[in-house]
Amino acid sequence: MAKETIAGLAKRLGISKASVSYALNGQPGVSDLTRRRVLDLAEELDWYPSSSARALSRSRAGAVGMVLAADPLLIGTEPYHMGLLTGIETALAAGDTALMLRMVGNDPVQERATYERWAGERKVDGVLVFDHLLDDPRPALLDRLGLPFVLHGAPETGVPHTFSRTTTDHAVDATTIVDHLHAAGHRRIAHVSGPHRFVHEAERVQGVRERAAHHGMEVLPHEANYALLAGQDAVTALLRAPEAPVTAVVFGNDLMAMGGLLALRELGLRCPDDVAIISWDDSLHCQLATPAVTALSRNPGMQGRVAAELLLAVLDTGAIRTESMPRSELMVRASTAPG
Amino acid sequence: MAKETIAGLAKRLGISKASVSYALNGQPGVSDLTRRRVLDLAEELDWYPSSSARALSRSRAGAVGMVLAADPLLIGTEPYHMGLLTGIETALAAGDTALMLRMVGNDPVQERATYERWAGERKVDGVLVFDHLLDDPRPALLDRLGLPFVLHGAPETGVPHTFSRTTTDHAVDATTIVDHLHAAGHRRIAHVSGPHRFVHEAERVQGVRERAAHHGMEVLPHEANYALLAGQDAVTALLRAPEAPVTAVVFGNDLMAMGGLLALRELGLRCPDDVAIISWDDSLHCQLATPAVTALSRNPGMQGRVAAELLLAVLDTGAIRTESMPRSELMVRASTAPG
DNA sequence: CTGAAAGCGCTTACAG
DNA sequence: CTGAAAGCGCTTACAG
Repeated sequence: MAKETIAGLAKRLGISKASVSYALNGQPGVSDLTRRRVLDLAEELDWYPSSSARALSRSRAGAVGMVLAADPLLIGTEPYHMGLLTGIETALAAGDTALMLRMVGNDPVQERATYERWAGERKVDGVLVFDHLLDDPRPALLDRLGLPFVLHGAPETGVPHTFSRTTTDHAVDATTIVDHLHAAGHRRIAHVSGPHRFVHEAERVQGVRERAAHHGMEVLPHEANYALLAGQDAVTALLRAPEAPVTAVVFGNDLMAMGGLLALRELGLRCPDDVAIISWDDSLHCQLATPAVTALSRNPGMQGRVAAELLLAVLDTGAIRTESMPRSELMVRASTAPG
Repeated sequence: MAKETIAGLAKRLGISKASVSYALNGQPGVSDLTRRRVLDLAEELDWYPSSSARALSRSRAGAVGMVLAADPLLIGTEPYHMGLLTGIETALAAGDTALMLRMVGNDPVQERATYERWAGERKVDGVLVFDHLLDDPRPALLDRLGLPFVLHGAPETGVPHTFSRTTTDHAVDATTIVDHLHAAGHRRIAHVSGPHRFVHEAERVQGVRERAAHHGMEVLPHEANYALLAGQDAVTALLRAPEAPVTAVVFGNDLMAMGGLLALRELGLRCPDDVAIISWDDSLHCQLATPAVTALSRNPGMQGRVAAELLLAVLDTGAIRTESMPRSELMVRASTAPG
């Protein structure tokens, strides 16, 4: 069977292509009866308009893009990304928009090349961008390319918003975490963060420092890279240090927290009796660990949904908007239970 | 700046659109000099041909689709899917093909509706299909739709191959697992599998049964649904049973194995001393558990790559091909260490 | 409310 | 090797 086209439908019904098009797209310009006949026939033939023809004549791709630029090793093990992706896809499906996915290891150059190409080819109508960087070149690039975007997880601080974004108040999260540790009696803690080039990590570091200062607590910062091994090494280094050891460690993600737990075990230290630990990301790993690890649940699925819905709205209206993420929730578990 | 088009490039260079097109696509019909000038100008202008115009005139979308039809709860926690996705995307990127991703909960009807729509809209040139089912309606549907596909993870048994697929020899995997347990002295084991409507689960169940029979071992089969809780319930039910308890349990995935471990702990049974456990899927969960869980590593990244490359080849040649998956590897850990 | 026609931006026979 | 033209399958002013 040859592929049916809009011309074929028009001929079968004895009307013009224009009428078929109007009927299909809910446009005025056709009688209700005609519209019904068109829709019924399309249904009966299992026919859908060609997406490329439609994209070409409308100058809209009907798809948005997303570049996952993360270490392939991390991406498989960190459940955060899959949750985010699920939320995004759910929102896009509801908005009848396709998701184009590209994975490019941890390579900023390839990420930018992908945007240039997508923009040039008019392959997507907009993109979702992750992990705001210090001096992030991407907003300017995307503006120059004329490619609409939403930056997910930008800080809440008062930079003028020249682009659309979702924000998280990391100071609030830091307060939640530090207050919890303070209440449990900790006065000297370590903070094993992700790379400071991520704006959200810089904000977290500052948030932890300030809130700790507020309580008169001391903080040892330690920059790491989100890998299990990095968390392990950090704890080994921190607790070997000559100064008085810390009694609690905050980890920037669940993998590093797992690494930290392993390191404590190797060092012969008990958790939480000797050292308490807490993760800035919740996951099944935290729940299954022994002891189960207290974690800040950020609900990646919801975050993805909000970001995708914002992008759809931006594409629809052309407006620049900011959307705040829902508040995180601290899941208190054994790893910080009062000894 | 108005979007540049092929007509614009032609005018700038004083040649015809056809020459520009030939030059861009590496077709014969232009002098080397002309080709160089075209490519240089495109590079200089950061120009790429419109994907929708190209798709329309070539009648090829330049994209393949993938419907992830799994429980959203599982998908976030099971690392298998993300690994698969990474492998697929890597291969597609190398083949200059875009990936269209759709997630549809555990809903076969929505999955099929997505294929019908993609085929009708000519949105993708082919699809990757997962989890072969008993009496799977999808191959016939896709054939009827004229949508090329690769079925990933079909059984190796000698059904005539009327479509392209990647196969895994589950009998070999079953042998690996059962032999390992037999060597450790187990004579009565349980097999907590995923749903038997999945062909690969049916094959695994049969494989385990046959290999166990070969060794004169006894197997208690137990069908479950891949969830943590299912593994937990299965172990609780199995070890409460009046008959002589089993000394080892084989789980269909890592989550159920984790659930099983929790159940053992609740029952006051030691692993591996009282009951050994083994997972049919490896992951960080298995590595981090206490005790670490012996698991069959299936290398999802490699599987994804092979499947995607096969699909690209199928699209290219139109041939029907079968590709075998590389052999799985047993990661022996403490959960089956001889007591 | 309906029809004939131009246009979206490419590719590809076909003549020269 | 190059150019003029038709065609891919839609959408959308514009006349009637």
